[in-house]
Amino acid sequence: MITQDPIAASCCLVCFDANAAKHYGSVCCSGCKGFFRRTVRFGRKYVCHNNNACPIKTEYRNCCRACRYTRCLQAGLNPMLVHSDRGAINRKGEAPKATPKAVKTEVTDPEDTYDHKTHAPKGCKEEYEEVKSKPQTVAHRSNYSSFDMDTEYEHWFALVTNASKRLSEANTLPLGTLRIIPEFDRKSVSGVANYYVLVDRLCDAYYDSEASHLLSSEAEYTHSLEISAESAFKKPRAVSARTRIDWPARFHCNAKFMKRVWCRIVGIYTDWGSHIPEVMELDDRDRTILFVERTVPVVNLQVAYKAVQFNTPGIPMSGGAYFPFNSEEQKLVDANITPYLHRLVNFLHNEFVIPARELGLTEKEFVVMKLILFFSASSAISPKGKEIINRSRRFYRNILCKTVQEEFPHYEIDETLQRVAAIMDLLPRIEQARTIEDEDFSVMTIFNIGDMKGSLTYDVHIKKGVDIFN
Amino acid sequence: MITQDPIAASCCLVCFDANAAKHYGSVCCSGCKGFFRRTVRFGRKYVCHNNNACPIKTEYRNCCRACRYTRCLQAGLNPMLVHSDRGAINRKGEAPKATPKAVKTEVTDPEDTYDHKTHAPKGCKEEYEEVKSKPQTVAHRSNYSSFDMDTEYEHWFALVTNASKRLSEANTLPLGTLRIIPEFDRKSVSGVANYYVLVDRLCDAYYDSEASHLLSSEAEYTHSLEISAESAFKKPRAVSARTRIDWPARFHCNAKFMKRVWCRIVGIYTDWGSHIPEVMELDDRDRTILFVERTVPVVNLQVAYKAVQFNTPGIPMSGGAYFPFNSEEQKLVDANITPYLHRLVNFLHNEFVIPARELGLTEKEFVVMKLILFFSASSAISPKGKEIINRSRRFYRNILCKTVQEEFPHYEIDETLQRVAAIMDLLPRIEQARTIEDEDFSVMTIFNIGDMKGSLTYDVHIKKGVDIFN
DNA sequence: AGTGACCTTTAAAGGTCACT
DNA sequence: AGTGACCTTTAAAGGTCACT
Repeated sequence: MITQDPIAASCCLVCFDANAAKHYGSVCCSGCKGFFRRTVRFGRKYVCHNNNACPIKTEYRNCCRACRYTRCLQAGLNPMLVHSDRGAINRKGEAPKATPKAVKTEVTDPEDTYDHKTHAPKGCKEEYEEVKSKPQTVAHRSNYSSFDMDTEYEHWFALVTNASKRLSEANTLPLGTLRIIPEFDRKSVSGVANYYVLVDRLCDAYYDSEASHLLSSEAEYTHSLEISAESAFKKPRAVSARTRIDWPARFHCNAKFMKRVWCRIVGIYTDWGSHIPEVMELDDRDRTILFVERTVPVVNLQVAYKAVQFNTPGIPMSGGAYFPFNSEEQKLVDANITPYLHRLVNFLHNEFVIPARELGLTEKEFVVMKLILFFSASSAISPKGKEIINRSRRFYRNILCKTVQEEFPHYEIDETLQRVAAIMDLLPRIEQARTIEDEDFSVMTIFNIGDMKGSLTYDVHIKKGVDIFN
Repeated sequence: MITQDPIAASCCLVCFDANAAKHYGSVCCSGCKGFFRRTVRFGRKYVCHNNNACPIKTEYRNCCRACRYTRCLQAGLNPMLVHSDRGAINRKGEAPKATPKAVKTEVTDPEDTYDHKTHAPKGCKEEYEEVKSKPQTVAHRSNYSSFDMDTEYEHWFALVTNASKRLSEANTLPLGTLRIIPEFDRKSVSGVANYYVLVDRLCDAYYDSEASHLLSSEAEYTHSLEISAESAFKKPRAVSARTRIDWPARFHCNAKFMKRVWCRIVGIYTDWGSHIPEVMELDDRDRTILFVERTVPVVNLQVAYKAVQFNTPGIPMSGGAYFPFNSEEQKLVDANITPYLHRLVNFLHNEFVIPARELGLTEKEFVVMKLILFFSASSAISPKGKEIINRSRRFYRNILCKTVQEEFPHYEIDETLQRVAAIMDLLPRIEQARTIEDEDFSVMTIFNIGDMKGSLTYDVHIKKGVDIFN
């Protein structure tokens, strides 16, 4: 995979054990590694008797296997990377697709299977604080002429730590409430960037529905487009159940999948957005407008980056489906949707995927870039909201500059400047792609192609956040 | 472009050699693997002398290294996956190989293939010799993107000096033929930036008609919208006589002025474009498509910058007319055009004028920024044209980085980075403004509001360069 | 000096078995 | 039976050197 390890110095992201290494696409200790492999391999399913709220710490990580497994997924451990067995090695082009089977075996009585030792939680012993971390210190330069970064860090951190509480009260966006993201440096670029790397991994790994959003029946996979924009971004489950997102590309998208992938991707977009602390500063109306208005650009950036990350032969559309880049291959795709997707896909390929591959765009750079793209004030936003949005955009722009410096410390200043400019130069293309997508998706929405007719697609692709409250 | 599933592919995706395996995120043979690693590791630059069009096949994959490397990138080989040397262990104590700056790669003639005129690299720095601290991992250099600026300067200068001659022969774009722009440094950032500052000043100052494009009669001020896009950008005088442009804002625009200011501004846009040497590299068709497609963004950037430059109370529309920013003042404007201009003007005010004023955007920064905005390849452009456009965009992006460094030599690196990012961050807003303008100007075009109906407005605002030849 | 068939090393999989 | 410290295997890096 493309990522150089962004969190190499950190402890086990599941249980905070200090002896952690890279496993299954994330960082964990050998205990959690073995536990995760066995669980996936043997298809075990666990039930928590404590409301799925057991704290998982090194000393008592074995208290609850249900919660431990949930945390593994939340930490970004990827079941796809657990191979079924050694024999699956491909000799001649055979892909070793270790498809994670639906985990159905129930361990109905966990009390019998494991002797729960009484672990007295010793409060918050910060043993994992002693992780050997590189003496490589982040330079805190507070002498910006225009922007007080120290104040901004402080503000951002306060927002992050308050966000989950507020979300919890609202009881609408649970992903933010789970406090899954481990501690990070309070005032550092890598603290901010790592936070969003983890947010992305969490959103990708998390699922609470065993259904497949492509293949399950309507009854099994609950989703809908007939919902107001306001409700949709407050209660994303109404738009789409949280099925496995499954980005890697394996087969062509077709008309039957369109509505389903659209719903699922908007769902994951909402989950991502619920982790951005500045969003909580906005009032309800501004928040909804911003979410609606930025759906198309952010989602396009997301899927285009997944094509870079997984080196797929087309734009991945979740659930294993994709729309190919190759024009010959495009002729094989369902002719009902090709006219509405090929312009967008070709544009994203030429204007984002190819340059981003050449650039070697890193995961950290991507997550920060996504935030810059997101924070864009339309005319419908209130003056106060515009202020928050502009401040946030500037904050993440500065984080991007520093992320590039940290990721490429050996660069000459010229190289650093060029890289920052090259990354920023990807953003206008995403806005251009938006015009293409809106043109084509409006037609799908109006004529119900791919079952795309719905008030939510109407708000996103036609009204674009302008008059959604009228 | 090779877009097959790399896992399924059996042969080298670069040269089609049968012995291929997974390397650097794609599939290639050991030869291409080694070639790719050496190229990335040592930061080699190649120049193709065959128009970047050499076919790469197994038997003659060594014919052109420039094209071979391009194909490596196209096949999806990822430079990020080329790591550093293994701890820089030297068994023989041999001095590290000097890094060649640019390797001229030659040609299709196989006899020339290995005839390297080995000029001793004069300014060759032995940076890699000094391994300061052994245990510290030496981060790899990803030179994939460092751009050979020397070659680019040379190329650009040759184009500039040739351009006026060619323009003169065609006798269509006289501004470029007057040789008004004085000599400039051949190989310097300020040479390039100064050239474009002078181009802008020339275009603003030049006039060959004593008429006023707002107040003269139809007979005095010759202009027309009934002209094909192809002719319009070849013979701008047919669109608008070169009256005094007169940017400073003195009175409100009204419906009677709309067609006239539109024509005049498109005229000055064409004059500006005729000075860009890379445009002359494009074939006729690509040039026309590019001009049509980029009219709206470039013109919006232009008028928004004029508001910054002259600190006007609205967007200046030439001839002394403007559309105000202030919402109360907007109520005083001709109600026939306000609905089609206020959204655009408000957006440009908030998203460009205010931030650019805060930033203190300089004239040099602006002229270079305009070039980055201009060079954007749509799907209708030929592959060769796309290459020219992408190369130019990268060139001017680098010029922007250096311009900021030269304009603000006292800046800390952090400040320089932030400024470059902030300037680049204005570009997405111009693309967003485009959507607004096209929506509103289409309506004016179709319903002939402000006398805007015409084949040229139709091509620019509705067809947008996509099907202008049909 | 550059190439590429062939070899060595490493990161991250899979597997084992004394322990609970 | 499950755990996890420790071990083995493998895919894909890096490195070498006869050859042009």
